[in-house]
Amino acid sequence: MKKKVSIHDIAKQLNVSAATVSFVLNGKATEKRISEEMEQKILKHVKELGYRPNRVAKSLRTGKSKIIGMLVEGIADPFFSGIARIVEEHAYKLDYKIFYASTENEPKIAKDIISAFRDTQVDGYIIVPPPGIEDDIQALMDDNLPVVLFDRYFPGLASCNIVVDNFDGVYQAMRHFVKNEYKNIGFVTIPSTQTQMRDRLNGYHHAINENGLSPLVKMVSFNVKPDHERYKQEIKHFLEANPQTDAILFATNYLAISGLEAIKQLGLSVPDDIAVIGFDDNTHFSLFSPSITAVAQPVQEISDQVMQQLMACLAGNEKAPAKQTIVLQTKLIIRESSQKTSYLVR
Amino acid sequence: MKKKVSIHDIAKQLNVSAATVSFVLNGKATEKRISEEMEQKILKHVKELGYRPNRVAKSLRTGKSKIIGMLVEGIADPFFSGIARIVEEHAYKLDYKIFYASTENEPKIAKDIISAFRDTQVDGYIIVPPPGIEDDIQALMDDNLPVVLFDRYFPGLASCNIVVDNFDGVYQAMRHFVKNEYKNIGFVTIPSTQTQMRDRLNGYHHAINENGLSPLVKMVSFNVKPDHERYKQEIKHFLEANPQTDAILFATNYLAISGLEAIKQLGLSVPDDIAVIGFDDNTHFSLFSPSITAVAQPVQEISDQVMQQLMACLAGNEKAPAKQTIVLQTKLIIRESSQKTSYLVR
DNA sequence: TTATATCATTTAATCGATTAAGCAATCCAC
DNA sequence: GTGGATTGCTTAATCGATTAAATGATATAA
Repeated sequence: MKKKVSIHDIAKQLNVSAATVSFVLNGKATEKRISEEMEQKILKHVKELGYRPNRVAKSLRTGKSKIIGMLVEGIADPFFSGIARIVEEHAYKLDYKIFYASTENEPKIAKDIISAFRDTQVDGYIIVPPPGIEDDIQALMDDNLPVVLFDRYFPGLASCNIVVDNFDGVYQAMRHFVKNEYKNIGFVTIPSTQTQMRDRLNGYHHAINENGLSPLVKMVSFNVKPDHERYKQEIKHFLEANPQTDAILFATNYLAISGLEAIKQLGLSVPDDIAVIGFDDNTHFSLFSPSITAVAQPVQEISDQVMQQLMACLAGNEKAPAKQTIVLQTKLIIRESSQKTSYLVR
Repeated sequence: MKKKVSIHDIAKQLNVSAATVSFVLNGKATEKRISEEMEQKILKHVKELGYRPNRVAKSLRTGKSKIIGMLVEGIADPFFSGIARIVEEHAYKLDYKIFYASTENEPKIAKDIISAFRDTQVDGYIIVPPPGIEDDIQALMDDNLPVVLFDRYFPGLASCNIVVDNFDGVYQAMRHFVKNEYKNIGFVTIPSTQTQMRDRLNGYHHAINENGLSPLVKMVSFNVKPDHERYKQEIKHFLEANPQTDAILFATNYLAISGLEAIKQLGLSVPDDIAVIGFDDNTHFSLFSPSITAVAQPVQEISDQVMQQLMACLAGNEKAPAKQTIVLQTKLIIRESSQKTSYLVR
């Protein structure tokens, strides 16, 4: 049942050599001085047979696969899947395919997948790195493989990184709170030392100090898997223990969801009892009642840059292109959840 | 800089043949009667060198890749990305990798990607088919390649399909509306003749007829890309043109979002002015005010079945395993948006 | 006329594995 | 001690492409 037409079959049927067919198929007919007549004959026959070259064989020979491996923290996270979609679109236009996988921010999984990508000989890597895989990234770079990190990076590593100004994103959100006269502003985050979380926390502290406020930080406990129920409980306890809290900034989109649920269960009203801002915008946030203010990451721009930088690496493979960290700005989308009802124009 | 250790290098360094190394590495030492001593020597040396076999070469020879191609409508859709995540987890346990891609429900993109998957010699296919690719699916099956469709299927095709009972899902939602004494129940859907949408529409009509109600169907206009703004406008117009509508069922998760926004902009209150149920549950629905009732698809079960069936196909490759359509049940998650406020226990 | 270019295509090596078949050396039975 | 089995490994073909080098034919130049 399985039809396997190889380049040799084509060649045999036309009484030519496989090489000739290969040249024609790779658009090298002119360069290799294949006659117009021969070229047409081959092209026609190839089309008739519906022959498709075996890319595995091609890849074995050329070492190229026209595939880009993309490793994100979780494909189910709207932030990452949103970027994935745009990157995918870019890639197809450039005749590349994207293979995704999720790490769940686990070094072990990430290592395994990077290893699998290498085995598959992907041409480039787009990676949202979990902690502790510096060496693996470095190893890729040592072997001259194009790598672009995004969302976070390793300060010691001379990789190409696309990130947002997390510090400023949080800082702007805090300024907005302050401007609206909130005094006891909490910050809910996870106990991570990765750059993106570290910067967000620093942004918070900076704003707190600048305004002479006292910090109110809740780190949800570390767990292998983000545990929605657990986060909710912990945030509830935090709010009960700190009833003076009149505003709260969630450091990730899933924390915002857990937190909003906690707030709902406590019967607190947003924004009158407590104001809310989330890091990462979300299609749904405008629909909540009240709608949720958010620090929006420039998803389109991140995707564009990721692809652009990767393509640059792919092109100038030998002379290592000036690796750099590109920092994009976030945008505060002000909605109802962050300003006292009395201020709202109804 | 690039180190490329091949099986021949290993062999040469140990003064043995590549074949011997290959046998040992594939666990065929005993079968091929390689001495214990030799085996250990090879294993040790391989470990020391950190040699990793080239899977492209392996794949070329064996025709296997340990990769599964997964084609969904949109990786950014939480329904699909949720399933992707679970399937991925299963796959890793079985030493398979998943390559995702999105079709945007476009036949052309789907054909291209299926073609690319074939070129990559993936071992199996998990596909959410857009319309018009019956022939491509059939072609895969003709070549004895393991294929599992999910979410929707082609009635004429003897493929393995994992779907939910869309008819009953909608029907149960409608019964719930009726029980709560809603009389003018609208149904917002897309003009698709694919099985999943067809069955949902049929479920609606069945319930309408059974209860002697009059149908109120809005098909948003067809567009290449789901256009959130446009959907919203159309739903707004629909509601304005049919002010008697006291309940509405959205046939997809993104329609629900657009619809809820439309309702919000019209200043209607849910559920008192209009009750709402969405097809597909969502992490956020419990957080809306009011919370949104939804027809939840059994995401875990779908993922489990997809993987189980695919593995069955992969195993018993020659004797075509009894292809079948597996129908799973949905579950109505009743929340606030679908019952009049007066009924609620506060 | 001989040497040199140009043309159009083929030969054959190669990528890095797998695996059927082959071949010495040793062992065992009668 | 001769034939057959067993052991332990090697040879070489193969998967399906790419591509440098070779080839043979004709055309042009000196």
